[in-house]
Amino acid sequence: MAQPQRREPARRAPSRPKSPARSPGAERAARKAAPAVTSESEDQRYLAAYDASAFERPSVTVDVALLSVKDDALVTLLLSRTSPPFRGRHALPGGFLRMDEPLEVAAARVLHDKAGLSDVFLEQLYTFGAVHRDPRTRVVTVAYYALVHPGRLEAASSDTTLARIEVPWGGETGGPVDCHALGTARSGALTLAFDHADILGTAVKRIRGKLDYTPIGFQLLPERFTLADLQRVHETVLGRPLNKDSFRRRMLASGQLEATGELQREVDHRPAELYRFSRRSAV
Amino acid sequence: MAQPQRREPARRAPSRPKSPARSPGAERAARKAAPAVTSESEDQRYLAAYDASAFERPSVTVDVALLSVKDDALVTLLLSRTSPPFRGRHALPGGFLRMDEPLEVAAARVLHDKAGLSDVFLEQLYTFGAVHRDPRTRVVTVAYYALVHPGRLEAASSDTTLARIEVPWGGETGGPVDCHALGTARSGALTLAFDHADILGTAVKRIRGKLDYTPIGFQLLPERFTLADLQRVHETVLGRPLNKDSFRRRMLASGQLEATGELQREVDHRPAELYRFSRRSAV
DNA sequence: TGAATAGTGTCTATAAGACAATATCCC
DNA sequence: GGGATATTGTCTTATAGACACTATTCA
Repeated sequence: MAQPQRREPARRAPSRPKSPARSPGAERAARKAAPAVTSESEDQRYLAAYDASAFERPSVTVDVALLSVKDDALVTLLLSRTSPPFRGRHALPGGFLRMDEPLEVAAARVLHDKAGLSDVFLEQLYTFGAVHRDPRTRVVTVAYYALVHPGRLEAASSDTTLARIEVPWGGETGGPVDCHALGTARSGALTLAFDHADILGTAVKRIRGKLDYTPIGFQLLPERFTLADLQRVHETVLGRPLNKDSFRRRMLASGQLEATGELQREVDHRPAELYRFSRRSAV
Repeated sequence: MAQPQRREPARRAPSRPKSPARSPGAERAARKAAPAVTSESEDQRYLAAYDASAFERPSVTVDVALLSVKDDALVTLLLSRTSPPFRGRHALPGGFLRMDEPLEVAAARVLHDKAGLSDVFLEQLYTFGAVHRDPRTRVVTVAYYALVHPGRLEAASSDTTLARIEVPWGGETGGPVDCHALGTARSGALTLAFDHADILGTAVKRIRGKLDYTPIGFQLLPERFTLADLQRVHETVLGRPLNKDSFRRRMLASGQLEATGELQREVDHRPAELYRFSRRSAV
């Protein structure tokens, strides 16, 4: 990849005050430090001489689109912003990338600190870097998506909001989604801060795509579940009904389900067998 | 996503000198500027008062894994590094993200400036952010992959190297790949700079996955091609032979191919019909 | 016994793999 | 004509959708 010495001129930000960008002179000085001959210790010497601050840099954050399925609806977890910009609007949990932590660790930290959730399935989604997605300064955000089963949401921080996700597009077309605060009846759609409606849309699109060929659904269910539970989760995520017979066959044939021998309880009809996902999915 | 005012302490980098990070005092001062009441102009005022430099930031770069298929081999385009670190090693074309350009534009620019290629299929791949992936300072890179048909590689800058990609894993397992300089006979594998072997591996994995459900193959072929050409490309990318009959049927049934009526020329056997990809792939 | 859902069996349509037969070009 | 690959057609097998039928629980 590209490295600082590749004489890319530091970009003067169009407006921000007190940016760390240096003058072209300082830039040249930083470059000059590069020795002309290769040797074992060259990297060491170069490293010491290198001035990491010679170039203007965007801020880097991570944002987490946490998805779950509750009462046959896709839901996500939002925080209400307490300061500008977009004060009062809802936003995904997110935070700055620290200089000494890997991206995925930052995503897990944010989920822990802002939502009170740990040990959650987490995967990188997409990186959003539109120039003005944050009105203050250039911010590139590495978005992650996370999946939890709804039971775990009870333990989430009290200052979070659960919102139902409404997907206004079919299949995997893509685009932003609409969110409605859960509980508060028929209320209008929430306007999310920044490009977070796009991030959520990208997350929905991604998980829809993955559902077909990965056993991702079990992240949205408790440890034991029935085939009907699993099908309902798939249908909720995909936003369309599935054929019961072939769904059963496909799932059982996938080799990723394990019958527990136990039966459902407390239902007013014939109880279904409980299944569990088996980890040996190394096909 | 996360914004600067979210009181995340600026991380003191373990070692880099002259970082733009401020003291906790400066940080507090930047925060203090946030007004306490919401109003229409609040964002404006906050914006003016906000000091974007109050937090230490990683560098952000883009790297492009350019893939092509030449003589039934997967190839990529590399540049030889002229300065440390990893001086003399080969690396993907890459460069800094400028403060005023979107990520994808940066990727296209890098491809244009460093490889001399324009109008290339380009898609975001993954963001790599291991803490020490660059020995000098924290660098987060947003990797893109690009596809071109080999004819266009002739026009690439003369200081680039074409390398054959050898995939040491099957299917879509993933992991780094090996590269061998093209032309230079049976030479040993190139050791790539940074984590670029991983980036290439991720690109191969991605395109293998996409090949099944997207008409991505045509990016690797000239405008007109035979079904046999297309199959060879698929086989090269996937690293395994495909059934000819069902490949033909699938491709023709996909509705994304358009017969041109023209026939192959200059072949010492029955000429095949030439096809073209049709843009109307809005299934 | 009836309501309700679970689970099985069968039939059909569609897609994939195998293979044979024929077509068309260059030498 | 012979070599080589293209293209079509048929047969077989696997998978998906549809639907009928039986099973089991609770009220």
